[in-house]
Amino acid sequence: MDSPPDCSIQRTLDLVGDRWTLLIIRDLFRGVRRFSAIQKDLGIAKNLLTDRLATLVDSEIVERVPYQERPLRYEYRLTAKGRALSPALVALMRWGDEWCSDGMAPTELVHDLCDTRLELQPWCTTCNAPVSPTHIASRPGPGHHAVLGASHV
Amino acid sequence: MDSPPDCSIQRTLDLVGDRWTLLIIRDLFRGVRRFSAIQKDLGIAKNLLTDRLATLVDSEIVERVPYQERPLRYEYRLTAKGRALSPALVALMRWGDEWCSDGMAPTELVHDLCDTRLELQPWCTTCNAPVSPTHIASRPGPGHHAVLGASHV
DNA sequence: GCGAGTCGGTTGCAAATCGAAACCCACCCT
DNA sequence: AGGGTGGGTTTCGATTTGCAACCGACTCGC
Repeated sequence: MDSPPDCSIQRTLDLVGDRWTLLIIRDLFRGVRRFSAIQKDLGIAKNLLTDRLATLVDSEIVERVPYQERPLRYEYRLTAKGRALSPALVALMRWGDEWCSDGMAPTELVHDLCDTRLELQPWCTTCNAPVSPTHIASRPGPGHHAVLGASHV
Repeated sequence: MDSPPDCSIQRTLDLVGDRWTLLIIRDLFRGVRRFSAIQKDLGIAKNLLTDRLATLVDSEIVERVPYQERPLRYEYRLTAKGRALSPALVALMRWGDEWCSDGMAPTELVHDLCDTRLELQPWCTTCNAPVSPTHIASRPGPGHHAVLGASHV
């Protein structure tokens, strides 16, 4: 009865849109990969962490790989699919820096060559140029089903 | 006793990181601005929508403006702070297009001048050039408190 | 001036989810 | 044998959710 939602944002949030999942993924990006390390870092309850990791493995965002045998122990690593969430995390982080920290960002992402704080820009690979918000349009894609009106802000 | 988290991603998710909030914001971007329209579009329970909109207004992501008097009725509009979430929503949408739709994106964002699908690139305003993931570094910002080890994927 | 409809909610309650703590088990170390 | 560690599972009370019913101000058709 449940069909997949007709909006990619919703599909994405169905996978990673709960209170903990994106924080877990952030930890994996930062190299915190073991069950107990993540659990301690986030303060998440163990049963929830078990559950979230299982669904992440299930949706192939994360894989569970042994880091030692005897005793057999596993750690969790981002797959390509998981690493592809990087721009989303960067965008959320930049927004928090800009709007939730009074100009006092706890950590900044910078361009290592010139030490400038990074912005995140929509980029047109054809024009090879950044695209301003006023030049963003939307159109039905190949998986389009229903028609929804669209409008600007 | 609760101090604000030391990570901008977490601060951001504290404001917009629940199952519904980003979907509400997406609707506002699309021009769906009235209580009943959002409620019907998302299928969210009315009490939750009331609650989410109130906290969004509270955190100044959204403002409540009258669109008619007699009877007095309000609609919800994104503030500058709310509109600044656009890159994050674009990033989440692009990820869903890429990884959750089998190449069948229901809707695509394109550059209106050349009709190319948009990518989201970290951009260096000093070099005026895109920054590849291998050239992203992080450093403590002005609001830095505690030291945490960082590492790569 | 009466009934029906619309909009933007509030209230009440059952069901699902969460959080904290206790427990578990295979293994290692000494 | 005893203690520690890693990665969990179980249990249970508290919180949050989803659904439906209700509400109040107002408009419209008649």
